[in-house]
Amino acid sequence: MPEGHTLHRLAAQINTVFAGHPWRVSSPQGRFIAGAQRLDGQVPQHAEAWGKHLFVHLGPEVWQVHLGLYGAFSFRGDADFAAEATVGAPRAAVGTLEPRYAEDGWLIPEPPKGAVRARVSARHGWADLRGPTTCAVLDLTEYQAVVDRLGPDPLRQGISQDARADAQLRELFLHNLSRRRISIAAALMDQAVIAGVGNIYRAESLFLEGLDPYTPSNQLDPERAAPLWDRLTEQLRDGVAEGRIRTVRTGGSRRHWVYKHQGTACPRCGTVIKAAELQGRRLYWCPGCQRD
DNA sequence: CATCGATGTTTAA
DNA sequence: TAAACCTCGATGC
Repeated sequence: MPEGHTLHRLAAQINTVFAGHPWRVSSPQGRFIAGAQRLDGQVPQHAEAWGKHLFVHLGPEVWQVHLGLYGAFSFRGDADFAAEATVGAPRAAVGTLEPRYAEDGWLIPEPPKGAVRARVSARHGWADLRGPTTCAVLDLTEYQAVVDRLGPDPLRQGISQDARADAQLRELFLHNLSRRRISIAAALMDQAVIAGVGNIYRAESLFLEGLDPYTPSNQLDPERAAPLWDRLTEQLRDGVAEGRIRTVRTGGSRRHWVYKHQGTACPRCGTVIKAAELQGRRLYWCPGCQRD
């Protein structure tokens, strides 16, 4: 699930469902006990995503979550909660249940299943967090330090309603590329170059832009790099809207152009799609279409 | 029931 | 470059 689109979606969902009211926080699994105690009973004011990080602000404290490779939130609640929590596409799955309420009017949650690192509860429902790489309570200095290490996030365009600020993000991306000698494929996975891109968006954006993944980042013509930023922006926004990554948008059942399609013919030029290991991750590309 | 792999990152060597 | 970490579903025997 988790490239940048997942986290931005999650931030929106948490804002809708939890922001502005005191919540209850626990760690059924037991590995976030101290943090949960600090967050419990506080009012989550605002959730935001920055690349693949989720931050929930509660006054001077910030809850930081990074889902890593397979971390996930699951939401469950009564009909009110489901109606509220269904942000955007219907598949923002909110499980519903036969509701039972405590004397204080709060929904009685189901017992946690499996390893639930953190459970956050509102009156009408709750969210369970499993398998995150990071689940921590930060102060504002620590929060700033995390954010400072991240490159521009295409999904943070449009936040300030300032077209010049958005243009600066793209310029920063071009600047970051110009200063790396690694391949463009490696650069896209470096969260200091651009934040929020993962293995699927890397493969799919380079394919659609016809870029050879092994081109050195600092040799990529800005005339080619700027459309790459725009392509990633479009793809990430589609992912937020739809709740899943689907870069092939021509109706059929195929979801990706090259990701996990190694050994089959490229739908565009017929060349056999390749896969190779690059810095511990699998890289997928079409040697026929991606030549510059 | 055991093993493997996954849309990720950090640390050690 | 490799291993470690975190969890769960798919696959294989």
